[in-house]
Amino acid sequence: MCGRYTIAHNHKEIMERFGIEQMFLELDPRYNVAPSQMVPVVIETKATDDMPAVRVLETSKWGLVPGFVQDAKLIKPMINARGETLLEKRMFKNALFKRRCLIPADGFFEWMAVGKKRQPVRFQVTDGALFAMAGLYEERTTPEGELIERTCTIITVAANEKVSPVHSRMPAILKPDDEALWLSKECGDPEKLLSLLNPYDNDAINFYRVSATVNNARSDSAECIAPVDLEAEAAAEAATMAAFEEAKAARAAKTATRRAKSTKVAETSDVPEQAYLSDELRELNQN
DNA sequence: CCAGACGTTGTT
DNA sequence: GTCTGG
DNA sequence: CCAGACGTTGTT
DNA sequence: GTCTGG
Repeated sequence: MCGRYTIAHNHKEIMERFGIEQMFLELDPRYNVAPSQMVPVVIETKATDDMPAVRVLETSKWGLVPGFVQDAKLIKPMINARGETLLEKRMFKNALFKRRCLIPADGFFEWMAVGKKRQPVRFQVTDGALFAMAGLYEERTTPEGELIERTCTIITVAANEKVSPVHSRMPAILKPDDEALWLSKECGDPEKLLSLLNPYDNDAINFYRVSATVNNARSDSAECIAPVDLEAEAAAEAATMAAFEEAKAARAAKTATRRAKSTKVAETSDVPEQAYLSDELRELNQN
């Protein structure tokens, strides 16, 4: 699935990569985008007689809430939508035809089960390049038509061979050449659209372990994308083991001393020392 | 017809 | 255990 | 996705 | 709003 991602490239890079003419948003680098947060999405305007279709960058809350829902609190926002079943699901069917978007990213996180723990891993496409995740969006409006909130969801597909050892699903990353068709307001052929949603090319994906910093959705620093320092980790592990062995040896030494003492006591007394709870008991026993 | 859901992921 | 917030 | 809360009353 | 289940 896709439950966290990164979009740390700057304005200029994003605009150039996705062919955006004008942008009115302030974009700070994001190293840990979490559900419910505002994210940039690429939408294409509908062409009119006067104006050709243009791509615009808008903001959208991650977690799709259908247009028919009055109170967003009554429903669980959908952060993902299965690509395979978009046409069957009433929640997404309409959006598939009318409200497709690109969700720009430069990495996504998955958590790998390692024993009882879950280790975060960051995946990249072509060594950290910008890519587009296929998304759908909804716009809830007042009865007067005023926009209340725009929400979006990231489409998922089966994981490719690079991702599947970590997780069974991955975001639907569009081939750059397919982005235009996905955005097009003209294309209404569902088969054609669904055919664009595939596990990405294995060779283009690479990944590396990151620290647990990313676990907390409040973290949003470059530390979230820093590779785990394996040498430092090994050193820390070694230090821990050394301390453990040291403590173990110290404990063994103490136990040995104690044993020697109680052996001495046993030699000078018929009754084990442990049996006496108080001086009174000791006296009673002797009488 | 009306009522009630509308969804994904991971885990058991 | 399950829900909410980020 | 993970982390962290999970609640009420009355008072400030 | 629209579909599914009863």
